[in-house]
Amino acid sequence: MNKMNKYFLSENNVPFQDYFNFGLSVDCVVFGYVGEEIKVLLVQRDAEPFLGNWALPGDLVPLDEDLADSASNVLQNLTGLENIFMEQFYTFGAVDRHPAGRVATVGYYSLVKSDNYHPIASSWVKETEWFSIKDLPKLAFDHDQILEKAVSTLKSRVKYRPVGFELLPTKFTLLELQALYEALLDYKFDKPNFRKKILSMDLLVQLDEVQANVSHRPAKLFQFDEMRYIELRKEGFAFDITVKG
Amino acid sequence: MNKMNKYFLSENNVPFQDYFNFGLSVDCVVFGYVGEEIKVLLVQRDAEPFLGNWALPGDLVPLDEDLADSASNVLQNLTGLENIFMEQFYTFGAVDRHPAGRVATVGYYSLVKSDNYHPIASSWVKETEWFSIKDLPKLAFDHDQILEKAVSTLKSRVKYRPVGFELLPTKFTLLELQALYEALLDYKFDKPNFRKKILSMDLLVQLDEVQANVSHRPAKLFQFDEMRYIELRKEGFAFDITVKG
DNA sequence: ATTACTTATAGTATTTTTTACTTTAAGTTT
DNA sequence: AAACTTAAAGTAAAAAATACTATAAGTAAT
Repeated sequence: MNKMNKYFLSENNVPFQDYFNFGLSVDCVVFGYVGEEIKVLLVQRDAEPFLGNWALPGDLVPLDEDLADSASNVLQNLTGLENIFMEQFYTFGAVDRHPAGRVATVGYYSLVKSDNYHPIASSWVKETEWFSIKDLPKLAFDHDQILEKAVSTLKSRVKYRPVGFELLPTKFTLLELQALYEALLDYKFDKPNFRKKILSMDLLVQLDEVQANVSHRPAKLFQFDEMRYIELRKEGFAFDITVKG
Repeated sequence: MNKMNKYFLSENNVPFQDYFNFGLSVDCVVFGYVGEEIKVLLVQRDAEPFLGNWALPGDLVPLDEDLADSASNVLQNLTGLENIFMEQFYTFGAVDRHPAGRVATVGYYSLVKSDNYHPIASSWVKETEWFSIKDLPKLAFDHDQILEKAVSTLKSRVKYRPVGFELLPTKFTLLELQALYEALLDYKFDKPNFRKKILSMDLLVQLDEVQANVSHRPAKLFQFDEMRYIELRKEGFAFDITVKG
């Protein structure tokens, strides 16, 4: 690190190097949707500090790794999945948030389809488990706070971006979509009107397939059309499923 | 920092201390509104690197200072203002973004009322100046990218939160408010309809005062009612001035 | 097979909101 | 007092959201 000191000096008589003792970490909030409930993937720590406690999957960022790369690397190490929707939501930097030193952590969240997701416990993780966001254990570090922020971010973003589809299987029925949005927004929709609203957006492709193994009239299956969404956005379309207070 | 090493070891044979050589900085994007244009406050650097270049006001975070405190401290040092709306928007962590070492930076933005704002150049700043966001110089570091993200964040948040009022003087006319939103959203509103929409939200208090020194019928002055907004939010009210594509 | 039952899906009518536009009011300047 | 400028209120048409009804298409039991 001999490129330090070449440039500027601190104004407070603090030696320049003293500013370079931060640790930087990423914490990933992985959301899933199972059994009509929004779930989050937690890991049980097999290392100090907070040994045995549940925590968000996260780790320190190596000095030579980009932040965004680090987030997907951590997630991949823990889940084996690549190329999934992943977004930064907030950075936490309280002085005493980490017992091993001054560590600022950058929060990322991702939405995964439960039909092709299988978590794998990595080296310092004892176990992984999906928890309903309505029934969470006490978490290590300030992860309660981080998770809470992730949930509120998700709940507000989901109104203005079609991210909800990321949580469903590739093929889904309109009622499944409705149930997901009802879980996300904590609001009951009218079935025919929800159908109309979604279909009028012209974001779904109707498949030549229907539900299987149901003891009633099977519903048609749909698929989200990402390309169509990108096209519509260029034309000024704004996804919106805001609900009245 | 002898509380390090007490706990866990890296999994990649990287010594634990090597994770603790990050610098952390904050960069502030201060928005103002002058002459019907959205402006941003930039500072001219009087230190290496990028000596003489325009940059966002920002600085390294001391190891014993909370992140959020640091943001307002930097802003206060540069502007003399306290207690203004300030919000984190994104963290930038590319490996080579800073020539003096590995520095991740957390972006904050604030909206200031031009009628009571007077920037003061601090120690390592040669000059400060308001630039229209439509006519910006090339900035130091990756500050172009940070500023661009701040602008897009502002433009999207302004639709769903009544933050626009922060940019206006305490007392303003409805046409001034309209002009501000037109600048922010790049959209022309119909005057009577904009009035109706805003007034129907019940967020403004009409004062017993009118415009002074205008050569036409003076408009009534209004004031944003923060308390009323907090109350309405509890009842489920959602601020929204989305415009059609 | 026929009937009962369940859920999907289409349709309709009412209400509310948005939009586009017109009119009137209230001040200043000549 | 007349002309001018902008504020502010009003109105009618169009569009969207909402609440509700009816029909269709399947499964399961009789």
